[in-house]
Amino acid sequence: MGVNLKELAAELKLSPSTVSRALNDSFEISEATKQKVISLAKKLDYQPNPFARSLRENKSKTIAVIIPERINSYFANVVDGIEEITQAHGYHLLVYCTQEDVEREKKIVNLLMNGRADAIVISVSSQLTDNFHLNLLHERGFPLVFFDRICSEIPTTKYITNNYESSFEGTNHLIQQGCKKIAFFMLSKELSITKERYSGYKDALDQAGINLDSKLNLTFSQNEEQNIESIKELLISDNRPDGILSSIGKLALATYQAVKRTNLSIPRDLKIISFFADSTVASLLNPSLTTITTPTFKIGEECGKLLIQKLTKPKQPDLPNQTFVIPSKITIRSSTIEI
Amino acid sequence: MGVNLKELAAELKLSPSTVSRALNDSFEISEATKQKVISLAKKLDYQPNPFARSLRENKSKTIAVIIPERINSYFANVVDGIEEITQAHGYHLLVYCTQEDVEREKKIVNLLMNGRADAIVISVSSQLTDNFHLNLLHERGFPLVFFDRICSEIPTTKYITNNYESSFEGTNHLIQQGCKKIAFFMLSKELSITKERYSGYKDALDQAGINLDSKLNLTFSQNEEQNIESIKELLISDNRPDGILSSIGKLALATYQAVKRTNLSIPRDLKIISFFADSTVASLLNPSLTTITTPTFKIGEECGKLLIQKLTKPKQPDLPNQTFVIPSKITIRSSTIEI
DNA sequence: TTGTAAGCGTTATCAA
DNA sequence: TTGATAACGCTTACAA
Repeated sequence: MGVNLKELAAELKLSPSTVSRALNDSFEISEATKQKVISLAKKLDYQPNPFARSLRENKSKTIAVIIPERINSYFANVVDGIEEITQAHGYHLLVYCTQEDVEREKKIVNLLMNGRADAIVISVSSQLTDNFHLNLLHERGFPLVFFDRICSEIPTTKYITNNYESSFEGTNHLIQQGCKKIAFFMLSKELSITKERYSGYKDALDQAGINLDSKLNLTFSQNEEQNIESIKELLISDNRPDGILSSIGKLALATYQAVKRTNLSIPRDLKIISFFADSTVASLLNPSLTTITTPTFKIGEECGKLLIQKLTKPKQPDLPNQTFVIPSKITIRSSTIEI
Repeated sequence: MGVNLKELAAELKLSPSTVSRALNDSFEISEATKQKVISLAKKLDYQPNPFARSLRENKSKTIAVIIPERINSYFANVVDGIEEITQAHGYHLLVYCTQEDVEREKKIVNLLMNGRADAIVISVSSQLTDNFHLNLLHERGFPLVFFDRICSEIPTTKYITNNYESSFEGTNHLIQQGCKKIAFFMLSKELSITKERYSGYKDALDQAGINLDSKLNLTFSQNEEQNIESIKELLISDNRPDGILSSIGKLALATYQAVKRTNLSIPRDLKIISFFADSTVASLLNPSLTTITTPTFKIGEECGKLLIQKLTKPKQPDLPNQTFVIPSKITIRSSTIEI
């Protein structure tokens, strides 16, 4: 495409190594030649070949991000946060979406074993059961950072929100609003976030002396319509809950759609609180939705900063086995408040 | 990280070139050695170095996607569609988000001049005024595909929806519902989609004999709160519209928020139709929003297919200067229907 | 301060 | 059918 180092050097009647050093601002090169080199490079619009450089230096200046869903403000926001930091440092982002499919996730991770990226940031698929592929990656010394949906057994850095506490508080809020039969909606029992959020829910019920009814703990699929129907079935059953804690945003939307298919009304017959990323949408729903929102952009930024630190400074230690907790915020809206 | 070709060859007591050919299934290699090579490669988990290969072959197996916003179902869906196709062919996606900032867009495009990606798929920033950077790229023979927000002057392949017709029909729908003062909301006058959608709007008014009031044609910024306030000002002014055609989804949400700050009600005092990607959200808004939705995933798939064709088949011609139109669908909901 | 040469891991040409 | 060698474009010892 453009001009390369050799041609640039020929034009300048200098050796490629001198030109390389000049462009990399080496102290061995005189100011005069540096200027000459830089000005011609600019004039000819010289762009170093990234692959030659990567091959030579054994690093790609690229970070891979693996998320379960793209049409999801939560993940989209985190990626925005990561890019905000990494772009400023000249890093590129390979973004992969698994569509919640473990096989796809494994394939992607395997493809990344070859050094195409210098690090991976991942929030795992809801269908994940074993973490062999990620373990292997980590054991080989590959920089790996988790956020949100983590693998707790893998000793590396993780960014999560205070799932337990948020869920505990959210459940408590429902209890305070008079709910006696509180359902818990989740995507998969295996997810780290599910476990933590479930614990918070359970402990809040315990503390209030409410018996946990396992028939009110529902696991959902990737099929939207099917989810809506399941919820509707629950809502018209004898065992109808009067409160719902949804651990995933889209299950709250599914609930709203299910309610529309019944004679019930929120918050009169049913109160609902949900982990939810998009507060504009939450506030415009009818009724507006009480949410638990995580500072996702911040999480992305933190991931980005950590990785830039690790990848750009020489002789960095392994990423610490540490879990950073960035607290969520509960915003009470009409879906849990009796009018 | 893992083993490389030379080591694999040494282990097999073969030359690197033989091993390379065996792995690439060359017809010159005997079945016997092919099997030996492949089995050891699998056993040692050999992964070819992508940079060595890219350097040698002068292609990256990577496609760059540039979008204005990540937290936007429209763009997220298109990227999903692209990935659906390209991933199956072993291509990787570098995804860049400009946050509607032209300078950022230019920087990104310039970074991609060096061959890091084999092609670019882009929907331009709303603030774009000159397309020098994209023109340069195209003139250098770099494969470039536009979708949605295109640069019509650059002779390459574009994927859009039937903006004019959708907008015309949408406006007509408002007129049929009795609207006499119809506003048009946009992000920037420069965008291709704005121009086309505006034309459709204008012609529909003309046809109905309604005078276009330019005070009802509003351009908005990136500042959410400011947008809401502008809309509110309009709504409480003497020149209040009774219908709105919003050319951008988030301006419809801003309108809903603005309405909440007034005594007005949709659809009684104000009817609204909007280009909008997320039909779940549209149906759950209060009142549910009449939308014009584009098959975005399909657009992504088409982009992907075209590029795979171009990049994987030998001796492909330049991408044709052709605009593919994938029609949108109007879904009438409560925001435009008097109860 | 600058130049020479080797090497990163592949693949392709030519020779055996 | 296989092997030796050069080349892709860059950086970095080592020499000058």
